[in-house]
Amino acid sequence: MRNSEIARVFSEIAAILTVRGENPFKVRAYERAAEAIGSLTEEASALRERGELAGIADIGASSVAKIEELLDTGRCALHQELLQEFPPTALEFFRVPGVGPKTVKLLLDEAIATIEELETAAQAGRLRGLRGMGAKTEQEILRGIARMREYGKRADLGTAWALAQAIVEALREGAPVDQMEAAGSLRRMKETIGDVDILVTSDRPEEVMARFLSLDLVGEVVMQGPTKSSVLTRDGVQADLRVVAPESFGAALQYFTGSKEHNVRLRDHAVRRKIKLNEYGVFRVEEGKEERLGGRAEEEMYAALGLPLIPPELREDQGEIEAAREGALPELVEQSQIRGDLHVHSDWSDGHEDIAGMARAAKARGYKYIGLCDHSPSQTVAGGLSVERLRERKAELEAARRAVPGITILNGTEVDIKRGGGLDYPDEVLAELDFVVASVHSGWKTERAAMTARIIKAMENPWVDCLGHPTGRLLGRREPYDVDMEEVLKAAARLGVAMEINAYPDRLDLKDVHARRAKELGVKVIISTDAHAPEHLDFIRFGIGTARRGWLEANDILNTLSAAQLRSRLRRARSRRS
DNA sequence: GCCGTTTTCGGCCCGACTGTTTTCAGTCG
Repeated sequence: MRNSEIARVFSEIAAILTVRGENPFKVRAYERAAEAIGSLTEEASALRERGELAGIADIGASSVAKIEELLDTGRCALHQELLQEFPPTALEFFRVPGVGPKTVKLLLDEAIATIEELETAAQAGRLRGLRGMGAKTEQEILRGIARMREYGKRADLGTAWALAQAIVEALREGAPVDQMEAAGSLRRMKETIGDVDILVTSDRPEEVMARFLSLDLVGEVVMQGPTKSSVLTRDGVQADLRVVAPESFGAALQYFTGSKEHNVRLRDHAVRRKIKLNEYGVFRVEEGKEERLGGRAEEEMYAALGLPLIPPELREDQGEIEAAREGALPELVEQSQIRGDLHVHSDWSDGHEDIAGMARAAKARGYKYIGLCDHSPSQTVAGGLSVERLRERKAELEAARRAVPGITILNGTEVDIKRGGGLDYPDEVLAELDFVVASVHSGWKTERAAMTARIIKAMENPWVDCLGHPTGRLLGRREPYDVDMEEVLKAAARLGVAMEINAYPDRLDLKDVHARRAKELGVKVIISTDAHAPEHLDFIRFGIGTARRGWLEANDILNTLSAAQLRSRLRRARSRRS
């Protein structure tokens, strides 16, 4: 049984226990266990074999027993027992905004067990007689169901980023704002974003609120108050605006950046030191009296606990607070350290710009090199280059080198990994190239062992420098293919093949936890945009975000090297494999 | 159910907004 399935069982246990009215801390323990399992970088079965399950934070003896039960039998007795008394269809209720455990209990007592039954009951006005429910709540539930169906999916990072930029720019121009910053999962650069959270300070908050609610991009006002308003934008993403006092801006930024898990852990840490943190500031609590220690800047929140500022991308309760305490936080890679983009397409395959145009765009961004990686012949729909066309491209590439001085253009390819693990160009052709990314673009449904073997076989080829978008996922559209990433990463370490973090916002693949595991295993990473047009080069920020979420530093990433260092590094790795 | 820089027992983050109330419960982040 896979980690995601185990995590789902724990989440469902937690959900049903809340409805039952169990001890909320016990419920929270199950939720935390689910989160811990879901964010493991290795399969639970492997950890179990090494006897390491018990060492995981938030997994106690009871959870270890349940995980082992699930691994052995595929079922968990408690989970099965709870499902006996709780219709599985009712788990969907939790996805309706505004419906929480108390409401779910109420509905089940009325023998309402599916979303459809809930909708029918609300439409018929049969909910308003229930305790605590009126006509407005009924309408709220109907709107929640509609919203869940229409906007149920989270926005990708690229969409959310653009939306936040638009809001920030509009408020900067048309409202009396002082400080302003996007917080939430966007600031943490999570791969998908539930809602965009903007914080501002202003001496005229009501004007800022009014301006926000009247923005063109607002589709529907969800709620409005003097300090907080929520809207649904026309593209279906929720955006929240909060106005806070200047002396609390840092506290609010810390609070609303999250994650919830990070903040819970941080507060726990604070309570032990008689310190209180909230969105207004940080306080020392002595004998019932509170002394304000700060809150204007985010650094003050951490400093009051004796900690350095923890970068937002690390705030996931994955050991960052302990690392901060020990002075062991990584020096995360920054965009300014990236010296080149090693996976860009030109109009020779499915790109929209010629070679010189891509080179100029890269140079304008301060890069020292680009890797021109057009597709190989199998990608007929993407204009994959035959061997002859690939060699013809070389002439235009040479011309571009002369036309755009000051940037090294690497003659590369994104070569297909074929079904059996062979490559789409013969070795002697690959040997002519400066840089080779190998990617899977076919046979998504290949079963796990075969897919793993296929990819590792391709990596054993002496000319392959990097594995492109290693799991092939397209966020919201295509699941990652079934591959044993742990085995792939171990092979990469053995063979000296780099792993790509594809910065395209619907890929972000390697994802954060796999990037972190790569680092642990000594595997080098290359952050690339897979640009098909000059403006796509700016996607690099999302790849950087993912790398930072994976705790990566500049020396974990090959495209922080100079062109000369990169070439010698690639040469050494190639000779190791041949 | 989990955990330990006061602990193996006794805690576990907390404030804003909404709706249904007439002082508060539920939900959310």
